[in-house]
Amino acid sequence: MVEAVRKMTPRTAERRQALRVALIDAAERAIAAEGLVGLNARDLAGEVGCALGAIYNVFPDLDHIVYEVNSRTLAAFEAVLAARPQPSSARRGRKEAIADLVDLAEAYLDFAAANQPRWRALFEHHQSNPEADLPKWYLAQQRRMFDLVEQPLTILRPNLNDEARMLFARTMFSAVHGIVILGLDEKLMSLSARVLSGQVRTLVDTLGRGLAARSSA
Amino acid sequence: MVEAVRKMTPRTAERRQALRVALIDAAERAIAAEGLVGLNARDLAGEVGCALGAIYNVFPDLDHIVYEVNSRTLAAFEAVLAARPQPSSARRGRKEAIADLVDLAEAYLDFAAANQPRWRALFEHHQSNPEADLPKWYLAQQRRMFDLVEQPLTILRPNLNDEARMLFARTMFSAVHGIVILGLDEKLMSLSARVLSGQVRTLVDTLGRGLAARSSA
DNA sequence: ATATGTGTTGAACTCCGTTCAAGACGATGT
DNA sequence: ACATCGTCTTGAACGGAGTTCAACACATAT
Repeated sequence: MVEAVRKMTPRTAERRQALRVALIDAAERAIAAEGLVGLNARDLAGEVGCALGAIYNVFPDLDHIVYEVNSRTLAAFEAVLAARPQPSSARRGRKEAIADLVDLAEAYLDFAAANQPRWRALFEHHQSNPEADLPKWYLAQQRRMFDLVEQPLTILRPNLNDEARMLFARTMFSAVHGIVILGLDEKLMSLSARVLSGQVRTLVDTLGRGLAARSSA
Repeated sequence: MVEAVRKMTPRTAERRQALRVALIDAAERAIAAEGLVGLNARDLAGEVGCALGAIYNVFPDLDHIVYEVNSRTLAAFEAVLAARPQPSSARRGRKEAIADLVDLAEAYLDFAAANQPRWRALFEHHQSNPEADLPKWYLAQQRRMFDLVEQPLTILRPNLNDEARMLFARTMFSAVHGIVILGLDEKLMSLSARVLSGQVRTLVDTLGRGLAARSSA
């Protein structure tokens, strides 16, 4: 597959596209149910009723199906974020900016908790060929998420230049991510959703206050 | 294996113990070189010069070898932390407490960066049987690491009760972990060690200031 | 020396992702 | 309608993984 545009009758192109979607659908269900380990070429083929080899007519390997599922997960998260009541464009103070950041972080936790296997797949998936780099649309989706964090930061630290602000946005994102991923792992701690939520709130709120203290110093 | 204490001549017990150690050694080398994917039963047996099945005389499965390697990694990190110049028990202010936390976080980053595959194995390893819970000595090692974070926190927020302080220590740990693990992944960002170090410093310093702001409010 | 039961062995089993020779199929010319 | 030909699809087969277990080797006690 990924062959240079060859003569392919519209009929077959249609079938292949339908197979692509069916495979991604089935993979999404498998991952949602059992995580990455629940994804398996033979079961996938059985689920969509195609031949084992047919998968490889449409995707170069299973990794690329995981990318597609992960993309859907990110898109679903973006949709949730977009559906939130947006902070009005009116003048807003630091207090509101901190509240925005806390809300953002809680939305992150909530989504991760509500979609655990899908969410973990985002970070557990390591491509088998480390040379190949990530699809561009994948990176673009990630970037859009950071943008949402940067907006409240502009209010908290208006004098920060773009690069520093972006870096701090990533820092905050990573920090929240750390709490969420370790919390869901129950690897370093087994905590209820309520306690996790408290952790995230405390972290972001404390960071917000620290930022304010910095900028006024 | 794990059979109830049976008649086993001292000679054989000795051989088995030597095999155990040799296997852990070889597994550690494999993981250090190529990460978890570099661990492989047949290569392991070849490396230590034992039969393939001999591994399963001494460990129930490969997962348990990974646990042993991970334990060594944690022990090595503990040793690094213990070797640092200890904060004197003399009266110390908030400034010093924040500096302690920053140092701790940087030690975390440094060790993770210097031992990437070993470190990632700590968090990538998901036991194949999700029912079985983690070995107790494993959890004890993790707990000792949190204790180190709690000490400076006692200075920053003396009025916090034990539970709240422990929780915040875990929160800080997780936040730093998030930056380190995503940074090493180069999944959400590909950053140099210098930038990563800056991120960790900023995070912990900002958290420290935020804590101070809270306690005085 | 022989017998006895424990310890060790590696071929074999199952399951995995991936490939590719063989066959099925669809478009086209007559 | 039929034959032709190039493309697409198929699933048995391949190589490599973790794990098992019947067969064998061995140490010990008699």
